[in-house]
Amino acid sequence: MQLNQATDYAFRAVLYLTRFGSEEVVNAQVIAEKEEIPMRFLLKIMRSLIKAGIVKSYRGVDGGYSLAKPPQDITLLDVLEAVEGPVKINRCLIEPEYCSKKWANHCPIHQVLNGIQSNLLNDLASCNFAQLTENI
Amino acid sequence: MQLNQATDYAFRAVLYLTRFGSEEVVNAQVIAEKEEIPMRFLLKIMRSLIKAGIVKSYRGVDGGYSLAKPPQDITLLDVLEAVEGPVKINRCLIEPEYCSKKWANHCPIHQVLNGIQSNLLNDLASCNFAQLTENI
DNA sequence: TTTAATGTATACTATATTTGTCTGGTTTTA
DNA sequence: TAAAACCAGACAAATATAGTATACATTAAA
Repeated sequence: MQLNQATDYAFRAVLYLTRFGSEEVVNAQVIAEKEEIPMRFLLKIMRSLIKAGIVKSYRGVDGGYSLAKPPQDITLLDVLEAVEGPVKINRCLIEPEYCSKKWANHCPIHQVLNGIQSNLLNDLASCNFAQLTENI
Repeated sequence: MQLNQATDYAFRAVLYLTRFGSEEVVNAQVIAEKEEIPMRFLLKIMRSLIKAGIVKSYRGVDGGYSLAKPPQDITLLDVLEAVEGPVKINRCLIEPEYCSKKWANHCPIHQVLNGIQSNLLNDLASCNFAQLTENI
């Protein structure tokens, strides 16, 4: 029931990029040093964020990264799902075959967890990176 | 960001016991078969639930388990924490030294995650096993 | 009082996941 | 063309998960 380290790094990397304009490019080494993220691991994480359309990358000399859209359009949920894939606090919520009882939607636990997960997703989706930078 | 299998099994085991009176003892094999939980694994999980005061055990012939308190006093959170330990959606929320930036409470991400976690704990704590059995 | 049916305790193991690293590219600018 | 960046995928170590095994303790009933 825990976010993984990669997600935590991703939050910080995106938050860092938020400080710069969408046109300003920051290279991986700077992000890695400032946010204390292992460089190679950061590169890998960034690729997930690119695939999700959260950041853009620029290759070659003076290359680096910048946000692919305004920070108010990037939520914690966006970043989380980019790194970890879809949230499912219980496997059965997405893969009913994993409930060995095959109760699927009739299972009362399933139903409650479903509601709890909805709230969680809602909370994560209602926090964007423009808000986050307001009170740094 | 996922409950583990043991927790899922624990939910089902407690839900199963809820069907029986507090004085009625159900043995592990019955629970394991009915809820399709690997027997030995169930025994291990039950010990966590015992330590947390959620179930009682009876040894010897005709031994087994029963709830240690009324189902309305057992929440999803109780069971979850009995099995997995305290919830921390991000390590930094409990162990600040894990934030390599040492921002601790000044970190805006930390603050937001803290709020999200509070909501989650609240949701988990507001669902008890008496409610869960109402609509089986 | 012995025996069988239980749970207890702890160590062990296999697998999956996490958290990276490594090697060898490709792209871009000067 | 050379250097500075990122890309892609394989690899690897550490940790966590999901169970299993062995030996033991307790209890009820014959």
